[in-house]
Amino acid sequence: MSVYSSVKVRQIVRSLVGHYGEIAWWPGNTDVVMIGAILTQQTRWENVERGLYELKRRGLNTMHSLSSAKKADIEDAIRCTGFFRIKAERLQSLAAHVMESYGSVEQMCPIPTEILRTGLLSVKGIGEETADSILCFGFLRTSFVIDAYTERIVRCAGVKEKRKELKPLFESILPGDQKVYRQTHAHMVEYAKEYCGKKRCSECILVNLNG
DNA sequence: GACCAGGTCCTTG
DNA sequence: CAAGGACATGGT
Repeated sequence: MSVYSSVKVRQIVRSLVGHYGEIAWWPGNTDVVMIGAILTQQTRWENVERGLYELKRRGLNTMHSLSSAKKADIEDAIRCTGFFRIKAERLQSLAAHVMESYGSVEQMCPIPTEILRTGLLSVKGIGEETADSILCFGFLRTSFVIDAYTERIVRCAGVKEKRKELKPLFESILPGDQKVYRQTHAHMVEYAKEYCGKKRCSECILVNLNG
């Protein structure tokens, strides 16, 4: 990866800390984070919260309960999050993976990050972002999440690396503190929602953050 | 009505 | 590999 990109990303991360400070993000237990990570695929978080509430109301807010739930019941609960049929399927696949490979969410805790990650990626419907979100926010691992927003921001700053390269790039720059991983991802999302439209950034990130 | 949302998978060129 | 479509509801 280029020196330019490293410097740029460092700069962005530092600027965002100054801009936002600490923000609370994705509170909740590991099961809920796992569910939320799937529900939020291509979906606004406000709609995800409603889906999470509906699942909880039906007692379907754990991997254990989801693993034996009827698909139609899951679908009814998460209709408001969009793509509800495919997401219901993904939740069932994830729940099955957890129960069959580990027996429970608890038993996943001592497992090394890379092993968990490989397992998660083997579940149909779980890609890199969803897997890393689960690891970072559900299991508090130092696995940085790259999403469309993060990519948009670094592109805007002139970073050319492909999406695949961004995760190692960020991880080579962030300190060991896991909390920083969560904070930084949260910062990226908040900043992008505020300043970076799909088509174009309204203003350059460096203008906003350093100006 | 058009456009977008904290993706992923599958099919094509 | 890159690009395009499918999946679907809800908000602006």
